[in-house]
Amino acid sequence: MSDVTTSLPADQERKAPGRPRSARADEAIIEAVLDLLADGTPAESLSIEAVAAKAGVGKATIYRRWANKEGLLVDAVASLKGELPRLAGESVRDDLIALLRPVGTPSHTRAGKIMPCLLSELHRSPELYRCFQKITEPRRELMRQVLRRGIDRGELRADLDLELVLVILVGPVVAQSILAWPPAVHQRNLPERLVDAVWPALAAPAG
Amino acid sequence: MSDVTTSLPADQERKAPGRPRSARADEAIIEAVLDLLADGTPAESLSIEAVAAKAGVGKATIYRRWANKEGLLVDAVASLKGELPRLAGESVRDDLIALLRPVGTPSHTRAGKIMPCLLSELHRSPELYRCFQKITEPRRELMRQVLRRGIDRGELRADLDLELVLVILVGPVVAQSILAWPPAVHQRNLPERLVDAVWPALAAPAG
Amino acid sequence: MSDVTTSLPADQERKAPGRPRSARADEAIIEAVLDLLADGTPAESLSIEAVAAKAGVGKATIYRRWANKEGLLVDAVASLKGELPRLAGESVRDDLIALLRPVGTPSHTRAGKIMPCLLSELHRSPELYRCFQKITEPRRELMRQVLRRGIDRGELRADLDLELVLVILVGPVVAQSILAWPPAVHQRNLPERLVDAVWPALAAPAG
Amino acid sequence: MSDVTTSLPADQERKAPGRPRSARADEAIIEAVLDLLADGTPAESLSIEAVAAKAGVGKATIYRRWANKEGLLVDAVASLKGELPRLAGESVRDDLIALLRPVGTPSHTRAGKIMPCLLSELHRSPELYRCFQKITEPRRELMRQVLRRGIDRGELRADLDLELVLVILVGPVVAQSILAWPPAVHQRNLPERLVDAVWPALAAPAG
DNA sequence: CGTTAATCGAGACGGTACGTCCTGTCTTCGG
DNA sequence: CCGAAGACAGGACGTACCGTCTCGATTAACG
Repeated sequence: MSDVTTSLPADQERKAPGRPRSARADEAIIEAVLDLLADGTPAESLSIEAVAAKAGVGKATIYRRWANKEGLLVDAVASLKGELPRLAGESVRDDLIALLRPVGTPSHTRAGKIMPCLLSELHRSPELYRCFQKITEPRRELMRQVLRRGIDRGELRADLDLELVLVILVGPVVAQSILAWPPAVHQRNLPERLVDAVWPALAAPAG
Repeated sequence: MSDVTTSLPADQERKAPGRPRSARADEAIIEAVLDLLADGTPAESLSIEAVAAKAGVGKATIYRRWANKEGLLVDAVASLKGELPRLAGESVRDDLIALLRPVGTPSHTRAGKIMPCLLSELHRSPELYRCFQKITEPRRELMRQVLRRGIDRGELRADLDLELVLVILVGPVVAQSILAWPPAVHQRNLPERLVDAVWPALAAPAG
Repeated sequence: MSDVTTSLPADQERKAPGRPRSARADEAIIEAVLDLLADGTPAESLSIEAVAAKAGVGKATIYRRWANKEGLLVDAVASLKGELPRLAGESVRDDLIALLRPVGTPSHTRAGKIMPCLLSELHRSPELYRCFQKITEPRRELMRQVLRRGIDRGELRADLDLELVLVILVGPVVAQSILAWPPAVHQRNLPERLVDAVWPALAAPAG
Repeated sequence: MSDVTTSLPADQERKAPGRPRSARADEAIIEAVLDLLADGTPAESLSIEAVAAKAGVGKATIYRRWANKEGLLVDAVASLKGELPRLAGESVRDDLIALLRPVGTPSHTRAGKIMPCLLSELHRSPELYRCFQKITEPRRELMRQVLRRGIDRGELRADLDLELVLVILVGPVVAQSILAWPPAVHQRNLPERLVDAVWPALAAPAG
């Protein structure tokens, strides 16, 4: 949470005096941010004034909740939930490819359009970075499980450094989505080719 | 070229009438941009007014040359020349590590400080992207040569897809510089660990 | 009023939503304009930026109230109140001279310094002209009263066209303040000589 | 003359070396100024750049001849010659009215359109003021001759202060052209009414 | 007859002010 | 006390002129 106002005390539900904050406003603001991002507004030039106008909300209502644009972005992004792909669970190779694919191929969902343009903002904001990590963690965890399963089955080397493998697999796909132009057009089948190419480094020695 | 005024016809050197544009101003502007970037100004919030002030130049002198901030950035970046590392040439492994290291560890040179914060802008601008590719091409070419040498010597597999290998090696390092926080602190020895980890996928089968 | 925003309906005092405009800002702006004018800034080259700086106000705060420099000038001038001279009331001739004198001899009051340099702007702006007329009307009205008193007493012709007489008396003094150089230096005693010279045209026939 | 370059030595006609200044440029510049003024450009906001463009001349060619806008205006105005009205010479009253009329009623000639809007600039510039006086002097002199003739014929008082009479007659007409809005619409027959009204102050005592 | 030197047009130069827009804060009202 | 509405001081935007300068090309008179 990057709310400006400190949270309520844990033990007792103290009711704040005066008019309670409108949940409708919260939603409307977050929705407005996501819509603007999805419409192509470059995250950095997202203007609070535009958000307020689109949400039908006063600017102060935004500043009362978030101290800066970063915080607003964080909470907006946090509300995105990327669904995880269903894994067949039969082949380690296929599961890895399935997990890598959506990272490299921007879907037509709103989340799919927003995430890539956030990559650019990560290095500016530890908050946003942590938030991004949190959102993508389930996908990474899933990948770890797939790898551990491969090790258990004897398909993969037992001495793999899982975190390093994640970097090796995810890194090229992420980098490609930044370094390629137009974004993510080259190498649509990159995940497949990537997994196959590094496979000898992952696979347990035959015999 | 991102000049506003269209170029001269190729066959004949027609001299434009009026006072020619000042080369000193060109330099001063580019230098000002680079200095501001190196001083930590986040590339997107680089203000033309600040550039003009730092360069000791009228705003119009900038707008006369570049139609927008992107063009100015492109030409500023284009003037950066990253020196290539000297390669020992003895070990393919060591050469690859040497080539990867400066990408991941921002040097104290101005170019070293500027390049990473440009990664964020690449996906917004095809021009800037092309410019970035052009600048980094020599380093990629060097890496290709190292790989080819390894193949010739029999150290590396003969059927390697060089471009794919570049993606596999460079991708994780670039991604790390974007996804890690604080930037490039984790994994200082990433290049070394990376090359060693994927080595089995590159090396020619023994015997 | 030369406000940009249209006025409220007459019958009902509808309160505008949002923060009301600051009266302090109004004052500060007007004061700044008058100070700058009195300091010798030639009314035409009065820069909004300078006004804003002197008033300690954002430029937008000025543009929110006035659409152009003319309107601002009008309202600034409108805030000037020229005090009327005390008339002895004994002699028509002396009273007329007293009323004409301050027009021709710029006093050291702020209003006295500002008014003459506005004459030049009048022919450009109907608004400013009307405003000027309104400010000077009390003095003209006083002059009419003096003339009527003279007629009633039998000192002046009964068939005088009062408005024409005003033009005859005020015109030369005003014209002199424009056409003479340095301004208003020639003919310091012009009002006296003027009244005496045209007196035969005003006075009732003897006997 | 308000030329920037100092004049030639008195005794000998030394010819300056180099290319002589183009008379065509002189004319074109003055013409451009007059055209712009006649087209309604408010004398103060007359931009040198516009003059240069309209005259088909480089800006430096203007600045080489005149140090400032005032000088340029002066020379432009100096090139205007107001033709004097033909006087019937029979009646002093009619001649005075004829001499006053064109001052108050802007003609459709270029000079007629330009002169009134210069009145506003006079108090800013001694040069321009002197130039204006010089141009209008012939008309004033003519008026003096008419008055002297009236005196000689016994129609007018012998003790008239001619200069004061000029002020009394011309002042109201000039003032009206500045203070009235729209300019010079009120009081089209002001000259006639004016002369008739002050006539008792001018006329020689009957008998 | 070629040199010399000030002119010409054009237009770039460092600046200043323009009028607009957005920022983050504040101040009013009605709910 | 929160809601919207919107004014506040500040500051960057991109444009238009300012008055100066620097080009290559003219255009005389001088040597």
